[in-house]
Amino acid sequence: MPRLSMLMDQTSYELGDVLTRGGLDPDLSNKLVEMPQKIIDIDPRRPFRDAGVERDEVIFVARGLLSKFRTDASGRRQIVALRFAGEGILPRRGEADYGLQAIVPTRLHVGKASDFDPIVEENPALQRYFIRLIQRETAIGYEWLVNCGRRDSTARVAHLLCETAERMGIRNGSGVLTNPFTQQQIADITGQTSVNVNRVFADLERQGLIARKGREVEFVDWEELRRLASFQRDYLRAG
Amino acid sequence: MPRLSMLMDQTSYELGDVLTRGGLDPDLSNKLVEMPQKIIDIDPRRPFRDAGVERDEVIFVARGLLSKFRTDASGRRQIVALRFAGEGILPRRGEADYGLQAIVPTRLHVGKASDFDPIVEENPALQRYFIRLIQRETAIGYEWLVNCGRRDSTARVAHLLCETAERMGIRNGSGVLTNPFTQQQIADITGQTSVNVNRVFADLERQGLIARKGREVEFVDWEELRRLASFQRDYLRAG
DNA sequence: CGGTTGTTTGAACTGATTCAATCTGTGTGG
DNA sequence: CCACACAGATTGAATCAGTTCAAACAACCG
Repeated sequence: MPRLSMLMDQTSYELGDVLTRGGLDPDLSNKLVEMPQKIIDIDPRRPFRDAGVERDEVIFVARGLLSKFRTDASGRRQIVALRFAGEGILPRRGEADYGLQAIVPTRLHVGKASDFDPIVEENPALQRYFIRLIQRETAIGYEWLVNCGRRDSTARVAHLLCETAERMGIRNGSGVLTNPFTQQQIADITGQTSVNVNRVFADLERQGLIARKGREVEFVDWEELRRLASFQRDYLRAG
Repeated sequence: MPRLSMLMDQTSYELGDVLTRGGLDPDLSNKLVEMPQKIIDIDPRRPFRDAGVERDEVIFVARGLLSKFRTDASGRRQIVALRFAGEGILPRRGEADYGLQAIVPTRLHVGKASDFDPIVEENPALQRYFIRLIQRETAIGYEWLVNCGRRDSTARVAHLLCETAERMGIRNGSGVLTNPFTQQQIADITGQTSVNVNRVFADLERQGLIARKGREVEFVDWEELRRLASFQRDYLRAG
């Protein structure tokens, strides 16, 4: 067996694995993994797709973390959504109004809409799966809106920490979160400046809610952090 | 013909009409209108559906304006989405995390998911229609996130005015917008206080961008208002 | 080692909130 | 037709959360 093919098998296995762990039936996950697709590794901070371009492709995140972002007229950036491993971006007719950029080194599987659409059309179970995913993403979007619109800067950062921990598989704040974000990126998600994010972090640590070692965040008082952020994990369940 | 039935025909026609005007094929629109459904008139400001309740129903707005809102732990309210006439809310498996409330007197058509789902399943064209609608709603959500996260209070209010005008069928600011919102509701959408919304309105008027007579808003300088809000109408196109 | 990226801190500033009072328009009952 | 109630709009003054600007510091990497 040639090496490249072996590599393909391994990497396909990786995506199939995160998809099933995300609750997708292994048979259905296989259908997606067997679809023709390019495997692309991208670096953080380097634009991967720009806004204003047709996006007739499916993207799955096999590992790493991908962000959707918009840039305002005045150049200020807002991250509007995140895709963790196992999550993806569905094809879109017409220009997308957001760009894509990795937060950490990320591996993507990129397939054509023309290959993807028929597979979904043939499998009602897949349809239901994606509908539930979309509803989950919508719920997360609403949560972010509440975050930016109605919570103070401390709660916003705390909420993002809770959500990130949860989405990265840390249950009830047990263990240590390897925070994938720079403070600038947290600012771009929570609608603040990096300077203030820094102060909030220092505050949270001073209050004994978290402890930091470099990028590692330990949840010293998860319950209190949750309360402060008014974080209810329910919205992260799919459908 | 008994009167009630005549009334039903008229009101059904009303929904069919707004759906086709929204770009849905008349045949498909008929399929939706013929589905068993209750017609409900609701008053503004009175809660219609609460958060945390299963929502296995389709809702279409025949006339008026409906809002999805969330209430934070501290009691502050954030409106996370709007549904104008012709728009709707798809059934959702599991509890919804938002409540529903009308902004103005509103007529809804409420159908059961068990009636709705098969109709959509049988009609791929309807499926595509709803997918495009969902993508549009997502794009609007992203825009609101940029609004709350990255624009100053003036731009936020100006942007909402532009979007509302556009969604209510006022092209390029020609004519007069009967602003459906109270200043408190605008605050709940844009993440501010009603006091500040009031000041922003006064500012916009003083700058000669709008003129007000009660709830009526006239766009005196649409182009400048658009620029100030960095409003690009593209995101409102469906798919 | 120098270059780059990210974090931390301080001081001055400002946009928006908060609290409170007043004003305006509309609908209701006498 | 007036008196009254009520919701919403408007205004002022004090306060504060978060920004801005600027500089220093730390970590990483080829």
